[in-house]
Amino acid sequence: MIKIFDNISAQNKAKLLRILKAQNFTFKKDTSILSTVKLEQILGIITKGYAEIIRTDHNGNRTIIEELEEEDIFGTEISSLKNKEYDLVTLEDTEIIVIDYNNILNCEENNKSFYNTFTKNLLQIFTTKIKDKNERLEIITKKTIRNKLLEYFSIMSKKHGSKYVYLPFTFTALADYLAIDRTAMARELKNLKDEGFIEVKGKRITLLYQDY
Amino acid sequence: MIKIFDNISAQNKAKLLRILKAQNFTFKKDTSILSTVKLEQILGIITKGYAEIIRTDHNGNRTIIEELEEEDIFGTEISSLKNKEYDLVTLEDTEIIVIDYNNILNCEENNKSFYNTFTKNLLQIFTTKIKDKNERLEIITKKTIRNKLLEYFSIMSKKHGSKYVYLPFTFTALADYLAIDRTAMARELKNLKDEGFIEVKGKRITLLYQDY
DNA sequence: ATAGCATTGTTGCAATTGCAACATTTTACA
DNA sequence: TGTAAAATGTTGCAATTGCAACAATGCTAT
Repeated sequence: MIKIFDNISAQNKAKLLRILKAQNFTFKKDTSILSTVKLEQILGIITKGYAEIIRTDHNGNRTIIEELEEEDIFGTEISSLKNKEYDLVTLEDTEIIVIDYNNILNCEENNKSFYNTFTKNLLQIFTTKIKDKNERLEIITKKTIRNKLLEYFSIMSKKHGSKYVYLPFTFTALADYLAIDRTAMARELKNLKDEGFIEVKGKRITLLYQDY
Repeated sequence: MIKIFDNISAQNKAKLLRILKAQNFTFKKDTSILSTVKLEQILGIITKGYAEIIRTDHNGNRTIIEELEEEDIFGTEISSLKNKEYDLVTLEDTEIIVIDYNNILNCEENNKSFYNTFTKNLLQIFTTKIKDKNERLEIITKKTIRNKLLEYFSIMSKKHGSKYVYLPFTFTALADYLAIDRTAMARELKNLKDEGFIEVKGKRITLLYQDY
């Protein structure tokens, strides 16, 4: 997976950040970033540490929306952050860079090759984001829990060309991803097992029908 | 809304397309484009005419996924097209440009300002796509039809700062967008009306609660 | 090693939803 | 303008789902 500063030297990275008038922030562990950084069309980059975009609904249930590691990006234009339900919190001491989005789009330094590399990296990251969201929409728009699960398994198994699907997260998180109730999902998984469609062993699901 | 060739002169546009080794295709009205253009990481641009991305499910139900006008873009990396259920069909005589996606990312003509403008336009279009998809996910992940409708109305009314929401498409299309059954939606809209939350007159919905 | 917390599994039940079937209204266009 | 197609409205019913409540298991940090 491409990262935002790939193929840019440390020296050019420094120049780039100067040109884009990037601002640095440091946050202690377990701090809400949004309370300090006032959002208005910005792009953020995690330079050190670890953070998460968290959603807390009106019942107090917390869900992880996105995990952000070093060189991962976030922003008003590409993440769900505007809504009050969302927050960006650090899980370790974390350093971030904040860039006004318009400085990226209106930057006149077209002749600088590192700037060009930067926008192309951004383009590729955005492309991946769009693909991921299309994929999730594809799954989530199925009408029944059974069909959501089967579509998810199908996509995952095709991706790896295997009848084995390894869950990249917990079953609880899978229910969140599919936007369905966890216990209702567990029930449907049991049905699929009983009917011989799948086999589940820990986080490994085996597809017993041909679809990969 | 920004278009892909904005701020690029006709002359530079021609140069750009030569550099990117763009290919031209012409299609008669009501033609499937995917049968001619073999997909493998391409970006497509509609230069003349009108086309739609259509999904036909196994029951034969057809849904409009995206409408594509002049200067609109589509592609393997940004549209749902890989799946067999999807097709791209022309509704008029239509001309398109097809560019290998890698030619955009690996293009060495960094010094050409029109190339730079092109990638920035692309960046902005992608940004909008990501925002739209985040927005739809935000709505669609609500658990009940009522909450999906209210979230949709809330977002729309905040966008325009008004208690009036004008549906930009039919109610049938709204049900598709929300990924719910049309008649179940009609039932819930009636409930919302009866309970005094909204007023519906044609495609204009009036929010009778404070939320904008 | 273990206390405490997160994850997983299960089930009953009420509420929500999809679907079928149909009537009515609106729209598009020949 | 007339007509076919599309959109909208309605309702019964069965199936699906969310939710609450709980037990059991797994994981992690001190």
